[in-house]
Amino acid sequence: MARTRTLPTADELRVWRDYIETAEALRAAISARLQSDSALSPGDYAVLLALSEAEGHRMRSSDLAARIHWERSRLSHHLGRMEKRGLIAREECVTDSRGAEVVLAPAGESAFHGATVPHLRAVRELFVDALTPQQVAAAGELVAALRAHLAQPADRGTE
Amino acid sequence: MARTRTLPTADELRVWRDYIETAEALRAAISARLQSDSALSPGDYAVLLALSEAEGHRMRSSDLAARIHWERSRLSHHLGRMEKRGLIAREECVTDSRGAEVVLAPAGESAFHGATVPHLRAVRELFVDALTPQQVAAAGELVAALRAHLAQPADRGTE
DNA sequence: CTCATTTGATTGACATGTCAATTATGTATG
DNA sequence: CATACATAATTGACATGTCAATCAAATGAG
Repeated sequence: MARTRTLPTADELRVWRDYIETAEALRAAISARLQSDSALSPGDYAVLLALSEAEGHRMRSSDLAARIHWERSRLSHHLGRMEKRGLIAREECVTDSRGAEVVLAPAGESAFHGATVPHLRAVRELFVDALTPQQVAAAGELVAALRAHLAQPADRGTE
Repeated sequence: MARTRTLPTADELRVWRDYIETAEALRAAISARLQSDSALSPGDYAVLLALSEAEGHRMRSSDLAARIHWERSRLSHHLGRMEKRGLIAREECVTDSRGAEVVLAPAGESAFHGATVPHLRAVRELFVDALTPQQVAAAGELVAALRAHLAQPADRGTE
């Protein structure tokens, strides 16, 4: 029953496009700042942040992937590039010979420390400063709603 | 003078990360639907949409790039791939021999027509349906504020 | 007209992301 | 133990994105 609901209105569609385009523009702007301030990509930063917060500055590859919401293959490729630059190192895992442990290398640690304050400043300037405190709170609720909806088993066809 | 303002609070930072991650997750979900429904990528869709709305289904390459907010080099590469698939064609420009005109090819038109309803449905299911009408309106204001702030000459250092 | 500069567009090199194998190891079951 | 299956991670092929040349045609100053 419940026939297919209507398609988005023109207004809804405009909000959707603005939403996606703005997020994309913000991502690009933050990424450019990070790059020029510290020669790190957003991906590098995410990996280094997770490792910095990890017990002993090391983490199982799969756990790291889950932590930053990446596919394992994507992480593998990225770690390969980061390893070549000396930012991280990979070690065999003692408890599971299939596994790998990713370890924060000294160069990675110092790059991350140099990047963090400029990065946080960029987030403040480009995101927080653009909004009133009420809007920041509203944004939090908004993304929570979107995320909750996304997490549901996408009901295609049987609604 | 106005000394450097404080860095984002933990709450603000969490909202920022959720915002970016959610936008990214949504983009991926919409992209997956588009791909499986129509074998078009979001990039393909953006190009085809712009051409469909254009006078005579054709557009100068630079105008197209501006319309969809892409760098020209990115567009060049993408058009090359789309041309190989027969979705668009490139013709020389009569008024400016340097220029190129991008033309919607029949295959591109039919692919676009097949994609648009499923795509709009996906936008409704994944975005609009997740929010109350009030939240959609709030989202519109939010991105407008972010966008307006982004458009300002990024005041680095001299604030 | 001529030469330097700007503009429209493409190209090549490379970073990043996705998907479908592949490899090797762990686990469970008869 | 032996076979089947699941799991951890990597790999290769390819699509996409960015950046810095490159190239040719238009423009503009002398």
